[in-house]
Amino acid sequence: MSPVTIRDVAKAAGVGVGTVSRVINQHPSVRASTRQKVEDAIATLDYSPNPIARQLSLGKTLSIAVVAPFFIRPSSVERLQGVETVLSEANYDLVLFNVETQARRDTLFRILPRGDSFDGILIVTLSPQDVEADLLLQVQVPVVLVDAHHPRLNRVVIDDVAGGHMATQHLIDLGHSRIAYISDILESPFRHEGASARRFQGYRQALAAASIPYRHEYYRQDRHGVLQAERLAHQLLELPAPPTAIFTASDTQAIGVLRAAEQRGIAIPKQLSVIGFDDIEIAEYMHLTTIHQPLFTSGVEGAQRLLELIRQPSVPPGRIEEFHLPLRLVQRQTTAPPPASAIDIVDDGLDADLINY
Amino acid sequence: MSPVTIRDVAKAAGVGVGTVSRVINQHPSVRASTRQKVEDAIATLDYSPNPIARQLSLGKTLSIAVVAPFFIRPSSVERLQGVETVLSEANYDLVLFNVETQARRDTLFRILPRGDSFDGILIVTLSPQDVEADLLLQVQVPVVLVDAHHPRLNRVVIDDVAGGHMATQHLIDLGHSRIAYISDILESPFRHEGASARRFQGYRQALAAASIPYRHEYYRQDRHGVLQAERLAHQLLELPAPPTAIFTASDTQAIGVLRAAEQRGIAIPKQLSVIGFDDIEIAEYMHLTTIHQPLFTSGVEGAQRLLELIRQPSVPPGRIEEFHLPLRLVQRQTTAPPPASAIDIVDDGLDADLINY
DNA sequence: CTGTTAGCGCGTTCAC
DNA sequence: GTGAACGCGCTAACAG
Repeated sequence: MSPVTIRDVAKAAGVGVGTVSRVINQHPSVRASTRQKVEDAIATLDYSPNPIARQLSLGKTLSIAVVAPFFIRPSSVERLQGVETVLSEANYDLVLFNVETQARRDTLFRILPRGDSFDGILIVTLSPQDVEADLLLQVQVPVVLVDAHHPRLNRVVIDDVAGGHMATQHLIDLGHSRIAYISDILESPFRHEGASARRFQGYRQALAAASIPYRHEYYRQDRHGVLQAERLAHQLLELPAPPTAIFTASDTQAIGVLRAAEQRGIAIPKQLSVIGFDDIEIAEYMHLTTIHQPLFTSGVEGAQRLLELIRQPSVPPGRIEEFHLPLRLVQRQTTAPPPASAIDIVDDGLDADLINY
Repeated sequence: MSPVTIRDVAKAAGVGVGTVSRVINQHPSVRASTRQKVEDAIATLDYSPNPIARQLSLGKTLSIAVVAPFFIRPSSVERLQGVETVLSEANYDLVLFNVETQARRDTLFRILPRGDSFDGILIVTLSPQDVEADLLLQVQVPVVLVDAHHPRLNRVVIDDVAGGHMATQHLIDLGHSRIAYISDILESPFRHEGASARRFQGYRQALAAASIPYRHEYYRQDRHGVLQAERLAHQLLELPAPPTAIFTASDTQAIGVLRAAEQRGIAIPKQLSVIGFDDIEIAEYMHLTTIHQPLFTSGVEGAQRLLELIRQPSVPPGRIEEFHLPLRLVQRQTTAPPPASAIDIVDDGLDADLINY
């Protein structure tokens, strides 16, 4: 049993509750001798303050909500790790809110701003819509977006367009011209308003810059996941003029492509190059070439910014900041020059089904 | 701003706070007409109850703590997924406590039982010591262990001995006799008091049953992790009579072995068989043969049991339950019969450095 | 059925 | 320097 309250301690120490409170909160104005008495009482009674009551009184909760599609995006977990490091060190509780469906996403955006349950909210890989952002802004709760966007919310992001460009350029540099792109749904059922869409832009820009026409048939999308990407890869590989390289919007999807290739007996990277995005831990084990983004760091930065926001209650306008993280190509073993046999076919295939950028 | 309280609603609806509270909590005894008035007021004021205040009043927190070595054990994350599913559906907040060091582990076990911050605690892959269990029992907080043990605490577990036996037997059935075992430290710096140790037992039992002498040099341990296992594998592979098969206490460690083999140009499974344990998601992508345990399900079961415990305040003695989950071998592409060349060497190597079981 | 009041445990004025 | 009283927002028990 632990229903020993501050009052019990006060009684035991022969002082008032106010004094006990001061001792607990390191308040200077307490005589050393009485402080000692109180501390003794605390020790013998094995007292510890009730956090809930403290919260109610203080109006703070010392806990922050972290919202993300954790289990369908391995990258979220790596970001979470960064968040956890910062939060636990700052003695904040981390309350996890996982999102897997559209419904859940909407519910959370409606519920989270309510009540004063959290001192701050960290939203990962989920971009709020205007009305949702309004709600957040309205209740004045500190919010930071990680890998997500909204013009009126602070955020930690990367340059997705540049990333898409970088990946595609790598393939072009290797000699590829039949380059496909697989991504999750751009119209974003998750209203992510997508990183994938911006990477797609980078992809098209790189293609255009190299005078490689954009082929609509080389672009495929589906819900995010290994299996979905695997299916899309099969479609791509069955094309009359299949791509010699595939760029995917995430490493998870790249794994799907790798699986499809394996099932078809297509050698990687000899016959097909694959490049992913994110550089999640597993990418290394699978020797996947990919675009590295600082996942752990994004969590750290996001959490730190949130803590800053919480500590300095800036005036309502509060300057919105967009913090950019660097990207870099990590070349491993899934990309190589296209097979000689494929290069010949290039010109043939180009005429049909071709859309200029 | 959202400092609209229950009192504001009462005033606006022209009723007392008690009535508003009843409406909120679905209490039956409220006339439909007044209920309507209150609901209107709630809607126009956009009111929502302050959870903290509610908690203080109720003496409940509607949140449960989940403690685990999340980021060093991918299996924890998969278990977490099951936990999250149950908890979010039951409307409980999930507060995450990550453990990476011995110090953090000890702190958590000391802090967590304090205060009435959580309605329940779920401890994953971390076994409390007797004094720690005492504390937990003393404060009467509902606790469930998942993949962890303590005689006086409810738990969801697997039969690790059987699992170790199963893995080893598979190797024996394939014709191996030079079978090594890699695990994390059995004396457990994390005081896990080990699944790894029990799997080790199963390993030795299977060996003994097949009349294969136990060779101490074939057993290696180090902190849990890919890199550590990779180093251990190198040691094993440099032995005069290297093993033809390696059983690891976790898939994470198996990956380390795979990497070591790759670095040495050893073909898997032709020249070396590898079998892991857990069947984490990545195991499938890497074609790893392993012992499958229901990770997601363990989280679901653990969370459900915890919720039961919370709902039915059983008398202090409360029957302790141990819930067992099934195991099964998942054969993929990292195990095969030993190479013919190795079979000859077997008898030679056996004489030296040999310890009978 | 419904308004009123007494806590829940703690932080924080205020006077002393 | 320290004790007493009030308030945080809500629920529950008690009158009416």
